[in-house]
Amino acid sequence: MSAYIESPSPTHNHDACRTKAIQIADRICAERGVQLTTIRRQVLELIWNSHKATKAYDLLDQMKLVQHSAKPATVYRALDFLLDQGLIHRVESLNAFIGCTCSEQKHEQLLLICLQCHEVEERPGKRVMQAVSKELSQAEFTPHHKAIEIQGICKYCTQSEPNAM
Amino acid sequence: MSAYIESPSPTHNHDACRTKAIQIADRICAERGVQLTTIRRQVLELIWNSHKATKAYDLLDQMKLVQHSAKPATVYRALDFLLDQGLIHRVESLNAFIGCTCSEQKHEQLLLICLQCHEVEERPGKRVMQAVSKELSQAEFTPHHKAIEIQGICKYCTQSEPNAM
DNA sequence: AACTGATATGTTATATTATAACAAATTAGT
DNA sequence: ACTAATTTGTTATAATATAACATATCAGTT
Ligand SMILES: [Zn+2]
Ligand SMILES: [Zn+2]
Ligand SMILES: [Zn+2]
Ligand SMILES: [Zn+2]
Repeated sequence: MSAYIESPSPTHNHDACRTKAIQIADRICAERGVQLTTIRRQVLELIWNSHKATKAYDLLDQMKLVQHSAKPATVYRALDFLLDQGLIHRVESLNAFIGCTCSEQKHEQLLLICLQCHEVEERPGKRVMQAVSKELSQAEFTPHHKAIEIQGICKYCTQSEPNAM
Repeated sequence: MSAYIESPSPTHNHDACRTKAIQIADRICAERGVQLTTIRRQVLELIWNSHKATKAYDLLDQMKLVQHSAKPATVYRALDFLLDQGLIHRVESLNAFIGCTCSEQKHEQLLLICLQCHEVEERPGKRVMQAVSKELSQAEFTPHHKAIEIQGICKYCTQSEPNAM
């Protein structure tokens, strides 16, 4: 376990990554006495197919393949559940969703969104959050929810890009 | 001129506020040799009717009152122009738009969005931005665009709320 | 096992947000 | 006046999201 979360490298073992995420979700839901139903689980698995943010209607298209009756509400209700349980995050600037690895505790995060490979890295960004808290108390503002999203080019794309284009 | 931007108080002279914003926009566009056409100006004025974030289709409804031919594209094109010129900001978490007072220079900002009165305060948040920059260089991430949006309760609503609800 | 209330899903319809594509009009510079 | 570039008009449609109500399933109790 490193000091801070690594961005998912292009060569990491993502099968293990996804499997672990689902296992954690199973455990969390059991502990909380909430139901990770088949539909909710399927949506979570689809989201975890990559570290790219997934759009609701892309999820719907994929759901339809295994669940002919799937409708927008099917997906959006599953997403609401997963959001409530902190198992996924909504990427506001993309209208899309990513899986969360640190669902155990309530937390805040920075999202680094790569414009090249479209992967999204979630980072706790403790220092940033401290600075935000300071700013908010100066402003006498009581926070309920924070969305901190940075779009740009990730380290792997920076390394491999010079020749591209 | 205070050290940091004041959140727009419920009692501030907003007519002056809006007038000044439009004047600045006029000047900026003139300097840059871009056209603040009637439509674009109208959209900007409508956005500046308050410090609440305004939705594109609310703008459209209002535009239709004075410009019968207004269509979605009418509004979205004006919004694109105003965004390009930095005269407005998009609030990602609301799919809505607010006027910007510091359009002269390219800048980054925190948006404090009040869930009670729906006003949006823009703050430079220098310390926050410094912390973000540090975090990004740690992550070896090259930023192109930053969206930092905090939803919560503003100071005026905190003061007046205790009796409400 | 049947009953019951709560939770989850099915289904239809519609609301909201945003863009594409092409034609016509206007503007700025010559 | 001519021309190229920019802006606007117009139609159509794509993409994102929610409302409302019926039905089904689940968990706990009798
Ligand atoms: Zn992975
Ligand atoms: Zn997370
Ligand atoms: Zn004002
Ligand atoms: Zn601004």
